Amino acid sequence: MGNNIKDVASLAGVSPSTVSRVVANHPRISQETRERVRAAMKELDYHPNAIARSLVKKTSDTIGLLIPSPIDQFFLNPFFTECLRGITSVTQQAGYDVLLSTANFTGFNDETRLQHMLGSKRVDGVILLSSKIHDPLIPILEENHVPSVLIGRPAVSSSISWVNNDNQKAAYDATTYLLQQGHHRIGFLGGSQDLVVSVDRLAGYHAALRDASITLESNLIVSAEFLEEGGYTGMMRLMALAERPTAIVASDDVLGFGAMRAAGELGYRIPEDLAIVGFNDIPLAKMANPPMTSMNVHIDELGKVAAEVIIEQISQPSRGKRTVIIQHDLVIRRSCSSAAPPYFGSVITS
Amino acid sequence: MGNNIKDVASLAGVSPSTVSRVVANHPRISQETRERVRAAMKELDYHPNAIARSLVKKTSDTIGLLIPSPIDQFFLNPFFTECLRGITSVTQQAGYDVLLSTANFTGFNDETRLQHMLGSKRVDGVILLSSKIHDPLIPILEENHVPSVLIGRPAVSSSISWVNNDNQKAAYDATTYLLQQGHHRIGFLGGSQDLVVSVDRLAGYHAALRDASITLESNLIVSAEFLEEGGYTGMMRLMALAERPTAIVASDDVLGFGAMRAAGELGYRIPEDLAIVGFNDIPLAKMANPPMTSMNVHIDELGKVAAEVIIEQISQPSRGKRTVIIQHDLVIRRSCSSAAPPYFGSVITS
DNA sequence: ATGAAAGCGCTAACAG
DNA sequence: CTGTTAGCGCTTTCAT
Repeated sequence: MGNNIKDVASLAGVSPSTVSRVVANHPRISQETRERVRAAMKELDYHPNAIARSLVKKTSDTIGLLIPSPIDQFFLNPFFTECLRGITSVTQQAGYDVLLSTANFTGFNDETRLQHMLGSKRVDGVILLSSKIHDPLIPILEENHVPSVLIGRPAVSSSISWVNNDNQKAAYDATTYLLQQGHHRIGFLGGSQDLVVSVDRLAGYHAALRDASITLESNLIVSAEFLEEGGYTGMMRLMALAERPTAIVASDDVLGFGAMRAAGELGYRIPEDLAIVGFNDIPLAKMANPPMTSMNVHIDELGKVAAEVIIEQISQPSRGKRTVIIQHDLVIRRSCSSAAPPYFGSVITS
Repeated sequence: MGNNIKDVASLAGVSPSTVSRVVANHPRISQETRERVRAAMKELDYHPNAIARSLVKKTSDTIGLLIPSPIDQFFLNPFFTECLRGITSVTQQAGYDVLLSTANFTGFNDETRLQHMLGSKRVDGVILLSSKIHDPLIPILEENHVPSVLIGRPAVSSSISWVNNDNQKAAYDATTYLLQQGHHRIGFLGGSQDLVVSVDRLAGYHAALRDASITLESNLIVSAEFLEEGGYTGMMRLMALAERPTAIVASDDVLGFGAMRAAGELGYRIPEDLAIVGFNDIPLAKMANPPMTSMNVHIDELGKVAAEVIIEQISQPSRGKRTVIIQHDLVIRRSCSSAAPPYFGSVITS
């Protein structure tokens, strides 16, 4: 185990550089030495020290993932897993590992964590998960011009690459679907308003109502964290209104689950008394009861493309920034219409 | 950005070693130099190169997580997220980052990935997720005596630390609960039988029936992967039996969801026609319809303790192996009894 | 309290 | 095709 390149070299009777070349599959190595070195490596159970290699090559074959704090809470939303699944499916093929930035001594904030990760040279590029309206991380990435990509979009124009959905359009489409079903009192369960994604989805909801000439009612809009509990309490508020909504756009499936629970406890039947559309189409959406209509934003695809973009940025730093919009489509299930096919639902592509 | 310790040293008018000492908070540094160096670091936006540091200190402040392949599939089960949540909640406090081993060139198997991770010296210790009956990874860890901990238990006696539930007892308890409810035809939806956890849970089911003097019937036992689809098809098989079961122990919540879907499609009502107990108590279990009774094995706690153990092993390598059993308790919800309290359920601690 | 120097394990010119 | 040499940026004796 504790063997280094020198040990291998002397056992094989060659110089360290030759061993290095064999490891790197350098072409101009005689077949014979190659085999001798390989044998020595095997005998000593030699594994190259990636740290030493990193120090000289200045690459780590590792992609950093900055998880917004509070980390704990982030993991609670399946969004994360789906995203990570997409990311790893690509990194795996491309030979990159993934480093989660979680180290967090005394009061380290996201900024410090990011700078720590960048400065430490342990990653070749960084994927940022979700953006805030006033996001201090983006300027840091811009200044350092490290390969980086944001899942989401910057609130203000920026030089970094990003991969996102057209969240405004998606919310517009979801709301419009409910309008077409005959609803005109539609509640909106939104995420916290310092996230760009929340603002975009709310804007789409607004636009759809406006285009349908329906007056906005601030009572019908509540914001909460992307957690089940938030959906539950938000929904309780909405249903306590003098004139309750007959349909809900939940800007996250988890919020939708909370809403369904609240509705159930209040004795409303779904979809007979109340229609619900969720957002993200996490795997659980189809397992809800009734299966939940949800805007599929293809989270895994967001992750995949983000990984592809970052790898491209790493290998071709000269290429400028890229911005990618991932398609969305509404998956109709029984939380909106008892006529919908069970479980898998039917899909409306925009 | 591209500054190193020398740049800081010359700006501050000191030697590199002094800068190093300031960074490391070495006590014997005069207040004045300390401040001068700090100012220089700030001015140059200096961040220590963790790679270089790692090379000499032979520690990385990083914990490796080996995800069993196929990686993609692993992420599909919320078990992973819960586990990761527990792990990061501890590593975060302790100042460790987490490296996911995903790099997977042409046909790399788990063994190669593990050896790669260990040999590369990029991690101070390794957490292994889930163990197989014939697990080739455990011997590797033993030979290399790298700090390591297994979430699960080794199939054969081993020198590595592990954190696990008493899965046999847990399945025994789950099955016994159903027996007490008056069921005597109880089906078992198991995971793939090359996983230790699956074997243990099946053994617990066996033992409970034996203790109740009920003859085992191999028809009533089906194995599938820990995916919703597996639960669905497995359940379809069980319900097609001449004499169908009246209750199901699903050795994973996701299997339970699939079972509920199958039951629903076949027109059975839960719990009136059929009782279901799941395993793991993932957050989703309570959101199912009806909310699903589930054996809470405290996955996040598994992750937390695993992280604590690995950190202990790293800081005190002399300490021998540790084995920890995490408690389990059954959360009764309406998939077993319409009298159960909604959503959060009631808890039976063993 | 601070500096000089050696070295962690590897790669990459540059020779030959 | 292979060896020699000089670092990568940091820590750590050993001096002073």
